[in-house]
Amino acid sequence: MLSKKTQYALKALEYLVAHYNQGPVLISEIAEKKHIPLKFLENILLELRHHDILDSKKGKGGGYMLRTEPEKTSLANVIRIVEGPIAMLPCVSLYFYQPCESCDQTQCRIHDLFIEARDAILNVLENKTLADLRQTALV
Amino acid sequence: MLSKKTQYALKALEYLVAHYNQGPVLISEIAEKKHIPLKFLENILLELRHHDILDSKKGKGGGYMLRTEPEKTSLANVIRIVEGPIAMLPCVSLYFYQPCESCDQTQCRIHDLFIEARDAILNVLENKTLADLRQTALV
DNA sequence: GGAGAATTCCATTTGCAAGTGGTAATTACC
DNA sequence: GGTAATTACCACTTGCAAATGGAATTCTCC
Repeated sequence: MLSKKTQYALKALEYLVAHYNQGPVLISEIAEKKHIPLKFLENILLELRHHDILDSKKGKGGGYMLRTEPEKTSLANVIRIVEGPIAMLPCVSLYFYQPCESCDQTQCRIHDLFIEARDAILNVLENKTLADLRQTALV
Repeated sequence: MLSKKTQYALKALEYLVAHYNQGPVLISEIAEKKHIPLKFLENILLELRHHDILDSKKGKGGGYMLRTEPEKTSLANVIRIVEGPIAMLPCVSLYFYQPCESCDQTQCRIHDLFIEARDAILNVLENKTLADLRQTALV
């Protein structure tokens, strides 16, 4: 499972996508609408800003907004920032690789299996962007 | 990422598969060969026994062994026992489903996306068994 | 330039996964 | 039936994710 932190990040981003190009959105508004603990959400949004996913403005009329068009940011990218590895094992992670002490990767079947699983996941998450979080208008 | 507990469980099972039908294997032997903290491994193997994946024998000559043929146990099954949900979000889990407070599932795009991711993962993990952990003999 | 509104930053608490220690129960063997 | 070997069980400690509290900083508007 994704951590709570990542789940909150995705929900917050969904909200910001829905309000894209409508000016800054208050943290408190996102927290209330998406049922996210306010102070925890502060930390998450700040981290996303430091990684150039979000932009913010202080003071009256301030708040958070997407830094670029929703199409530009993949879900895989967001998850790597907030969660860390997407792979299920450290030894098959592309961006957070750590070798196994107890096995020889050239022979390890666990390794092979979880590379397969990783690629199946990435095939979805690398090809979806924040734009895919936008709800279709009701008819 | 899978928890350490699950990673250890998979390694231990790999070892037990390699020694299938060769009598009980000591916890201490698995712990040493696979670099797993001994006492932690005890708990994990016990849990797998309670869920009928493993069998054990106490006293001299005792140890742990697979309860059934490796082909009978899917990796998805093992992970659900030790880790819990395989899905990345509670609201798309098949066995550990929990509804979202903050969204209407019939409209939520996050929901749809992570169902897709879940199915991609399950397509791998449901179709692999402990037998797939067995190393091919070197030539 | 002062007041209020918002993010930012830092420090602390809480809760659960990870890991440890010690003792009880069971079995095999002499 | 006694001893050694092994799993089973229970309670505790540690470390990190999750959540909270409060003060500092920045910005807008009058």
